[in-house]
Amino acid sequence: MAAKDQQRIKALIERLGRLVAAEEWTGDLNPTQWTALSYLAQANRFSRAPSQVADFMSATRGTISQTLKALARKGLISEISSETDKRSISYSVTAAGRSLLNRTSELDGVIASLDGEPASGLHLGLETLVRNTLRQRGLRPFGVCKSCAHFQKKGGGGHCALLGETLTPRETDQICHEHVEAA
Amino acid sequence: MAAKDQQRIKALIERLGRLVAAEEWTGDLNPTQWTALSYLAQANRFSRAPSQVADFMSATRGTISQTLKALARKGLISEISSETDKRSISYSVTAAGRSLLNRTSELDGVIASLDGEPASGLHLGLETLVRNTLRQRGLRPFGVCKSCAHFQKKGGGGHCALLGETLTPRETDQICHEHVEAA
DNA sequence: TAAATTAATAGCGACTCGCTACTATTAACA
DNA sequence: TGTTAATAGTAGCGAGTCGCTATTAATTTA
Repeated sequence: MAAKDQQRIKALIERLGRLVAAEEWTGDLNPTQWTALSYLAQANRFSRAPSQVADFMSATRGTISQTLKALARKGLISEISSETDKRSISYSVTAAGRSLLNRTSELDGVIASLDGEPASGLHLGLETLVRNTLRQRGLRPFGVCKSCAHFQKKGGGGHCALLGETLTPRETDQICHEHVEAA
Repeated sequence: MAAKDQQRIKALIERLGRLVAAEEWTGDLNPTQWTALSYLAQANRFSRAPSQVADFMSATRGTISQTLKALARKGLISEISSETDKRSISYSVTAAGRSLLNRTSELDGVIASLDGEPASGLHLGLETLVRNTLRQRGLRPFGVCKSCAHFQKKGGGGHCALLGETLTPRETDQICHEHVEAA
């Protein structure tokens, strides 16, 4: 690819990121809090601890610790401490949190208005870019159970061969921190 | 487009934004300072005032005021006050600032490794998304002189019909806050 | 000339970020 | 088994962003 196109793509990514962030600042939550809340709503029951949120967001444990406490203070998530490991805790999104996430943003409208070709090209390009960046940095992919190498289909739901747990149909579409891309 | 694809694209944009930000935090500058420095290096002499940086970045004047003072403190940009309007000032990137911008990032490598189709699709998709978002919010496009409705080619360089100024060849490729997309 | 507008900035409270330090708790191994 | 070592979560520091509300100074507009 031409060096000029590379720079242009990078500039567009930066610009779009800033437009998204600017939109996210207008409301009760800041961009970090939005991302954390949205992640928790999509993550499965094995992936909702502060460390896993931090991993997903490429943020530090310290920052996420504070972020989650702020969300809990606002009543959008609630804290549950683990039975098996007394060090670890897990969060789940409350009804108030879910209703906040249902609000559509301006960006949704703009994405929806993309027709066929720009949309599919964008999808493929972003997918590739994110996957390659994660690989290069040695970060976990955080994909959904359905597409994981440890996933075994079982009726409507499934079974995780790594954790030895049965998954409900809904859970097969949730994000897992242990995800390994199926071949 | 399917609602599911929309959500996926939005999630990818958020994720990529966070990966970029995480990379930008590792160094002497923070993400806001990087973007401001990079903008100043590309903007023409009519577009390097704090207000214009703030407009480009969808940030407030207050934040940008502090950001630019921080960059100046670090010796990466220098302040020049205007002759014509005593309220306004302009910044230009120093040699130290330029050399900092020449460093290639990890993201550059990943973008460069994209082959034909994902790259061109990504380019088109991002371009469309950014343009539509700017239009919807009523923000200025901040394009380069060359592609502006006020631009008149003149030898190697050009002339701006709006500001009545002659442009050197280099300047025709710089970003202008007055840019209006040519028909 | 008075009133509105614009450019830049200061300061407040909430917050993120990288960092180091610290407390529990759990795992590893010699 | 007992002593490291690793892990999970958190607190607190300093720098800085963000939205906000003034404030000052200069420039237009009526």
